[in-house]
Amino acid sequence: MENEAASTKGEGFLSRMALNDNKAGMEGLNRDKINKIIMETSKGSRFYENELKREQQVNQRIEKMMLQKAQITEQQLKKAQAQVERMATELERSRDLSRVIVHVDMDAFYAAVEMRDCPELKDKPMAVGSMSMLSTSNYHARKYGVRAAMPGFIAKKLCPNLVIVPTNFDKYRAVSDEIREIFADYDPHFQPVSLDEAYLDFTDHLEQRQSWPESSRTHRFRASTEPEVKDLSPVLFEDSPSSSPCLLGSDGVAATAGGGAFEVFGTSVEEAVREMRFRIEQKTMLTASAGIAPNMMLAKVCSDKNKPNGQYRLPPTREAVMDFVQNLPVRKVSGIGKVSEKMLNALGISSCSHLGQQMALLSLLFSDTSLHHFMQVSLGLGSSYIPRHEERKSMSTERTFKELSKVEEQFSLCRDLCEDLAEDMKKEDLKGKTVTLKLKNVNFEVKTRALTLPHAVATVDEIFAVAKDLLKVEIENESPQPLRLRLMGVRISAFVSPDDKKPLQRSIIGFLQPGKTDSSGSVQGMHQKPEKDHHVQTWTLARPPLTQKCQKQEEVSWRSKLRGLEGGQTSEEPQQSFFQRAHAKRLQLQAANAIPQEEGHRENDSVIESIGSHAQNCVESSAKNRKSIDLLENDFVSCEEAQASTSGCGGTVSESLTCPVCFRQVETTDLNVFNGHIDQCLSESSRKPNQSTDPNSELDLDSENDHKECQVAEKWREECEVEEERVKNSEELELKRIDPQNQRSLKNDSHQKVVSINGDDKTVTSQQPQSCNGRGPVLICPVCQLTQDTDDLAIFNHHVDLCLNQEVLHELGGQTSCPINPLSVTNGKAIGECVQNSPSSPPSKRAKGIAPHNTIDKFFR
DNA sequence: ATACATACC
DNA sequence: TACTGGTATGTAT
Repeated sequence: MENEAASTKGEGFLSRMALNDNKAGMEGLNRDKINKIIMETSKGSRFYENELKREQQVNQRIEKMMLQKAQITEQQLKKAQAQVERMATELERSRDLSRVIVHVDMDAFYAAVEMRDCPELKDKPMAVGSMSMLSTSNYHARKYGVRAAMPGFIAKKLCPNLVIVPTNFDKYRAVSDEIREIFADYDPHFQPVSLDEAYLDFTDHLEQRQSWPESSRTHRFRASTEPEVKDLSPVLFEDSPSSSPCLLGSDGVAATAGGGAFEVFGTSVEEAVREMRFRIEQKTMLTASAGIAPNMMLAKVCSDKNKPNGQYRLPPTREAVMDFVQNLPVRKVSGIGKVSEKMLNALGISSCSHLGQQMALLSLLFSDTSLHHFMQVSLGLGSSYIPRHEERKSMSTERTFKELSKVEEQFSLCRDLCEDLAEDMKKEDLKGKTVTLKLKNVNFEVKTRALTLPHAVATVDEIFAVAKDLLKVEIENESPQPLRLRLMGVRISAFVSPDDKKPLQRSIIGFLQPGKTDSSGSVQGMHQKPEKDHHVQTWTLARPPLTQKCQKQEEVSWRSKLRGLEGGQTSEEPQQSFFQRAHAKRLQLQAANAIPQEEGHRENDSVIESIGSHAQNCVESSAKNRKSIDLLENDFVSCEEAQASTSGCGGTVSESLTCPVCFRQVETTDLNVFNGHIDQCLSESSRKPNQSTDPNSELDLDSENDHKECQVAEKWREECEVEEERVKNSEELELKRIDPQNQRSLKNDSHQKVVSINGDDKTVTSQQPQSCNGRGPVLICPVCQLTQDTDDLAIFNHHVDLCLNQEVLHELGGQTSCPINPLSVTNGKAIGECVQNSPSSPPSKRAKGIAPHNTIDKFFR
């Protein structure tokens, strides 16, 4: 549609500026009229000019894509079609309709809060924000085209009577806390998206709810105020239904008793969700909408469907899901925004059914990641398990202001930002290695400049030392012109965890006592039943480590393999684990002990490099931090594999494999067959995946989910790979995979890699990690590989920590323990130069913190 | 690793 | 007069 408009109105029309009527409450507006006003108000502004530029960039991207499309041959398309179909089949197998996922979203949240607290506003079009920017508008205002992310002054043009209320975040946060308390009753692990929005997994609640007495499902109407509050309640959506039970659900009952009205809610999903919304409304006088579906992606779309103050349930059947998805506009899907929509539109794709029909084409035009997403969407797939809240990856602060061109003021501002940032970081006890400066000039052109330090920083001075240099370079690059800034921001990322939180123990237990259930991300932990005699693990196929990274790697690799473009050698790093490499390195170093330092240093460098590259895949490399523990887990998996591959055969391939789920022997050496068996087992055992895990664990649900995804991706990739290579290599393939000598050939098969550490089978075999003698586990250090004469995990962990440091990091030479800090050198120099460049501010000899604000020398002490 | 773009609320 | 701020992630180099 927007394309249509673009072509009818010519160059001047910006699809990026036009009204986004995606939002609830904005159906059937007079878009043309609204867009005309928006354009008239915007035209000629710097903002507009910049949008024009960006739109042209997008258009170019589209042109490029169309060119690419034009060169696609029938052949290619056909082949792609086949591949895409196979992928779809595999994804289809991952479909999980067993969970009940709910997405809750408060209606016009900020606006609703303000209306609640100021009844005058109730019948007026209003929005929260400022003349510069609105956060939210009420439904009344939406009829005029006034919506979130619109500047207030434009909104005023659209609706001159619009009342704009400034934001009051503290208030919203308080309300948010209230609703989150309610969320927690239905899913203690709910995932907040923002102050007003969250995903909940209702599955467990519903199971319990079935046996709840009515009294537990009875909720009172707001006690205090008049009995009819429900009608006075907050948000005035003239024509919207009330959540209050005018129409009762099948098993809902309304009643009035002495103390006031109350309502009994039934045991169905819909009743449970209605109850939750009811409680929210009674508690906050604000309404919420909800979507109920078998996965997050669908739940999110569903919550929008009957907004405001409504809910929608998508039944958990494949048929219902597919029907639902067919007519779904792609833009409704979270993750497909303005630009993606436009690109898809250019290919004639506007609904998800088109998406499904055009997958072959898309597979030739988009990245693996996008493709995977599109494919999932078109099949109505998404996460059935709500991932645990991930650790923060960055923290930033930025500010917009009136043009700022004076150097001193720019530095001053930069320092202020650093102060704010450092303060925020302190609250969370964070330290990060990468500092990024963001600048936006008065023409709305954005620039970011980053520098990664060898060590993590946290204090104002440390951050500012970097930010100031980055800023200085930009100022110099522009000189003699000044930087004319309208925004500056500072971000810090690449966090290292402040040592010693020790999530170590559970992981170690999980791996050293494979007989015990563990809630860590390991497959063993996930799916093992607590039997006792399964420790003879002839399990050759390791399942993937259960992280999102895993999924990503899989996705990246599958297609290049499919296309056979790279002879099985992708650009990925070899999938040796940190431990494998560290261990190999250690042996090398031992062997080369006599070699003079130079050589040693070179070695060390390469270790650092490889650790670094591994960190890219596995997030962090610091031997002491939490992430390295994950590596450690992976490595234990590796060890077990190695053990499996060698113990059963002594050089020969075993004829059967032991299923890690049911622990039965599977009479095959065909990995596909074996995988098929495991999948079967998994799907049976995952009916109640959570049962055997630590209730406090954070590592369960999402792991399961990731695992599934990995599993699918792995199988898919593997299948194709096997298919393509089989022709050439026939039988050899399977043999290769479990032949330690050919470990290299497994480079990209991280999850099938048969690991013999450094080819030394004995080392590995000797590492029988469990002793099911009822006396607790024998603990073997994964680094030095020596049995530890203790069953105290704290002591053991301490030993491992020491080993890690000594054996791995220390061996790397001074580098890690005493890093050179190029920045401090640079700083010294930079300071001198800058002072020279600023004759107005002589070198300061003041002590830290005494320099007055707004003088440039303050920054160069 | 860096820069820039897209997306979400 | 006036077009945000915070975080994550994808894409390209």
